[in-house]
Amino acid sequence: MPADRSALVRDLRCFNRFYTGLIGLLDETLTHSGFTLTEARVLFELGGRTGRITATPGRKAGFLARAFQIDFGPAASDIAGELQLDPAYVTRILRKFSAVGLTEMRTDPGALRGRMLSLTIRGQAALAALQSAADRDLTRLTVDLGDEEAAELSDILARARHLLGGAPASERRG
Amino acid sequence: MPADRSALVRDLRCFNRFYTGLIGLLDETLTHSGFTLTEARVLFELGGRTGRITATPGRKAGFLARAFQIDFGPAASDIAGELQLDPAYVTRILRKFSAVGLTEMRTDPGALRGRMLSLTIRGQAALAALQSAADRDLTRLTVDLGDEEAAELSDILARARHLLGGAPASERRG
DNA sequence: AATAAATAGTTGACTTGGTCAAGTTTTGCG
DNA sequence: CGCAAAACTTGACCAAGTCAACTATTTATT
Repeated sequence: MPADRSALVRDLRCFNRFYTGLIGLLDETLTHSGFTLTEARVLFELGGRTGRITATPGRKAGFLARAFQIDFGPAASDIAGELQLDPAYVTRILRKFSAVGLTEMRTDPGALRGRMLSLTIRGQAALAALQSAADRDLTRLTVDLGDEEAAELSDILARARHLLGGAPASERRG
Repeated sequence: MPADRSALVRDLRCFNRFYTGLIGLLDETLTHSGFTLTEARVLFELGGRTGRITATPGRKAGFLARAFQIDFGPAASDIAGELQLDPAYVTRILRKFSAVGLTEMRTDPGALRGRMLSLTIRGQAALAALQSAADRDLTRLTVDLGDEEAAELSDILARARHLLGGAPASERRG
């Protein structure tokens, strides 16, 4: 018989309410950047993934990429999968990005198959701007904290994430 | 000169990503209830507020309510204000609720001015159902935790909320 | 009590983020 | 090659949310 978790549930719900509001606040600045929340997320994903060396087996990797275990940037489907988005929607977003010159597709026929996405310089700049805006918000949110409190908060968050099943204890933060 | 918070910001962002996903998961069940997220929130607000004795001065309280310091349930504008919603949208939601018999307006001319909202029995039932669904989710989320871990999580969350400026240290949890 | 000023509520028209279903293209492989 | 599967695209569509203009209700003023 499972233990009584009603107190925890209550606290969780309370935290939820609080954090939802917080996220809303944070998102606000993001939205003011001219990107949709989803677009922003796609941009992040695009940026965070370009040029990794972590080819995921089973995915749509060509012989070259597979042979060398290299990921030449995410395919649209990767993003859709990761972010739980409708492929159709992703297509449109990517199209929009491409239209304003934020992304480009590797179509070099000699080197690889097409369809791998990467940020252009402009795209990287946009991402950086977005990131720094987000950073500014988060910094302001925690500016009143002392060093110890800051450290405590970091620990707490990691711990909470872990307890909530978000990360196997060992996973790197970031 | 403010201390370097980059590590904290990174961790915060990481937690953010995680928790956004979590909320999304939780919201899912809520959405499957036939209510919009916003509708659900309105319902919660409606339920949490009915029959308080905390008339807010400056609000649209009639002479009776003001005289007796009684709040006969929120007005539409209260909800709109609290939840940061467009009045027009609130109107529609309330209308919908009213149409399916979840809410009623006190229009007893003898007793009070109209326009005060309250849940019908059915409304209360719907709210209860919603709440228990949410509870179930949260419970399942934490079912693997031992008693100590559960207690720890409660503490952690409260502490995090406090550190993030969510609650003046003394505020009770719940 | 009459009326002006303010606030609350309502309406319709509209925008837009996002979904669905039905194609078309690419890719992987025998 | 040629076929099956997966990825991508398209257009039609939907519903949540916004805007602006209007009506009704309350409160204040005299």
